Amino acid sequence: MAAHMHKTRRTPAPTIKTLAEITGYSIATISKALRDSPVVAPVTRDLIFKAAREVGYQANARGMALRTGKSFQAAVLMPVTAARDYEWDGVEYTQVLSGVSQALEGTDYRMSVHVIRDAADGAETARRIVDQGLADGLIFSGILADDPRIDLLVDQHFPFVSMGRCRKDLDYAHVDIDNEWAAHAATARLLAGGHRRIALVNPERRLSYALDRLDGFDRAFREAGIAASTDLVVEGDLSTHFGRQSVIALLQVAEPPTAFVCINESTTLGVLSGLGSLGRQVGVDVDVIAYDDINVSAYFTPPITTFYQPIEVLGRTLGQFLLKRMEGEDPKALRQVFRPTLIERQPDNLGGRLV
Amino acid sequence: MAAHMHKTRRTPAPTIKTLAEITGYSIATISKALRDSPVVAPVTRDLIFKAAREVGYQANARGMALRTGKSFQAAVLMPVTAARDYEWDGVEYTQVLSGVSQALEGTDYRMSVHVIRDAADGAETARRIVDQGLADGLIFSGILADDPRIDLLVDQHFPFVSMGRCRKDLDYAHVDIDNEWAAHAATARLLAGGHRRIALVNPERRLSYALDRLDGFDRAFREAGIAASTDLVVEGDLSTHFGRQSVIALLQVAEPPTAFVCINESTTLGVLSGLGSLGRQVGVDVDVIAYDDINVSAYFTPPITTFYQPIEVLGRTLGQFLLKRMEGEDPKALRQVFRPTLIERQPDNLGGRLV
DNA sequence: AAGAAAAATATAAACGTTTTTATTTTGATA
DNA sequence: TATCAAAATAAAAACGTTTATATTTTTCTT
Repeated sequence: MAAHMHKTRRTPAPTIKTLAEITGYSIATISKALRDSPVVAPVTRDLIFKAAREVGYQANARGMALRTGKSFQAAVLMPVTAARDYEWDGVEYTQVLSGVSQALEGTDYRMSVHVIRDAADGAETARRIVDQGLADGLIFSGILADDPRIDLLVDQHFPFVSMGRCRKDLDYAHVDIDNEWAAHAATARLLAGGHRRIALVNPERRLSYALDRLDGFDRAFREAGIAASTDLVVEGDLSTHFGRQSVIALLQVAEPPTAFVCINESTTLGVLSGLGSLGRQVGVDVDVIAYDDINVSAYFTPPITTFYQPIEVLGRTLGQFLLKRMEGEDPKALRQVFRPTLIERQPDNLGGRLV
Repeated sequence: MAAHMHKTRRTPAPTIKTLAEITGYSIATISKALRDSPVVAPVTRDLIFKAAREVGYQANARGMALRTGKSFQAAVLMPVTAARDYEWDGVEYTQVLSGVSQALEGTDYRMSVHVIRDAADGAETARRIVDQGLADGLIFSGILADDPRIDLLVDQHFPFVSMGRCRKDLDYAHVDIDNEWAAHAATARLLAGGHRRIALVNPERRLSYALDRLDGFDRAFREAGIAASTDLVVEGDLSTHFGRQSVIALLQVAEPPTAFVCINESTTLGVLSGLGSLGRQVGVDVDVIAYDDINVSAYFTPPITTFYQPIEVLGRTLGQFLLKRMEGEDPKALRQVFRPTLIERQPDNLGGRLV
């Protein structure tokens, strides 16, 4: 590193004013030129761009923000369940953030993350973001069957995209997983494998997708003409601890389940742990089908059948949709429901003993 | 909800000017009063605060930002390894974000997250954050033995806190885990259990803490007067896939390891998966000691001995340190190295057969 | 009670943009 | 070549703060 290469370049960053001095045009013309306004002559536009490039001009986000009232922030509400003892939970959110961030790349928007502890906290945070103009758009998940955030944002015409759908008939941009379909497919597969007593490890019922999954579960039984084992549906947070406790409780009932349909990786790990400590072998004594969005099920011992949907893809779509929403696009056009792909790692008929 | 309760309150948010009109003071006095300047009389200060409370005044972040040149953003660099197929990796980062966010709560700072794909990307992003003033402070991890980000930020006097220490003797705020100690303790425990051929599943060597762990590993052997099994040290990314492949490769060498020291949960899961598919039983054929920061090891089958340090605590400390750094506190005072706690879930002597 | 010092408040400028309005320049028409 | 419309550019105001400087009011001294 040569001596002349002074590290602390204390030259203040060039502004629109700098460009005005260099080129001789007024700051108004500079501004318009940089924003590609048609009123400025092509020749001068090029001149100004050249100068901007030469001095390395970068629009000052704060100046723009103040003048336009925009924040150039895309906010994401990240749920962190206040589970006891720092439970492994919500880990898939890094993938969501990664996806959103990818979509935002190359735009003027930055991603700000707001950690929320529960639904009420989420609603309050959403309100603050809107009221204080902390962001120009919002992404959130953990959608309730009746979600106050959606009501608020639709009402205020604030751009947002939700990961999940509420049960109200409103127009809003969203991305979701076809949980009804997935739960149906998992249950139907187990029924076809000969299982009759099937447990559903489900999220709390106020969450919209808990209902979706219940619907799919019920439909599979109905279509098979078999009474649904609704007494084997358990509901709770999505922690590993919950998965483990559920198994231990469920295997104590009079007619215990021979199969489990699980909701996510962390709960599945708990279920497997519970089975292991009770001495039950997956694929021999009991079958487990999981839903997975971070590709971890392949590493469970033994590997289990999974519905897999990389959540980063959802994250990317969320980001793309939000950008469009912030540009005023009609939310009706911004909806996508993904169907996870089935990865069969077990026969799910107790090693052939059931069928 | 009554009809008079108009939802879209289109009253523009109150500004300092609004308060000036209400109270009759000038905007300068308002500003100073709100900032608790001593030059304004206590009586008027109270008057102004009362008015502010009444109209629900909230300082406009954009105005402040422009005037002060601050962004009120605390940036966090979140690594997302571009691992094949959306591998389960870096999941603990939600906990870090949660911790940082907790520390920031109640302050004027928001947390912005910048996803980085690799070390070079991280350095470039750091540079951009400094040059464009995208944030007032920076938090990052994945520290290299010689990390250009630390060099840059120290040089530019930009406030930051690193999660991890580089190998240069510089003054900077940091939080770290005592990896040398943990690796030493794990290795010593296995040696005491009778193991002689011990594998170390380690991160890439350019990462600072990979060296720390190697140091601890070597020291344990040296103190025991035994030749270190350095041929059993493998290095790679921290993915589950890597853990699995490592085991499969290591068990094929002439004198295979009887024990494994693992670096994180995701790699550990891969190691267990590899052992399982080779028919080796943990606690019987082989012992595994892991490091864990999201409390998941308890759910592995069988549960394994772990060094546990909830990473959310580190996150919180990172945030607290950054706040102090941004207020100009001396970085020398802002250092903390955590020692994880040992959770013994196995005897780690092959079920007693070794000792 | 006058004067000076101290305290309290006000005025004005500035941060870097965008946008409305005004002015100048160019080109076309007669 | 004078007139006018259109095109190009400039001037000025505004966004909501903070802060340097100026002014007014109060308090203290004598």
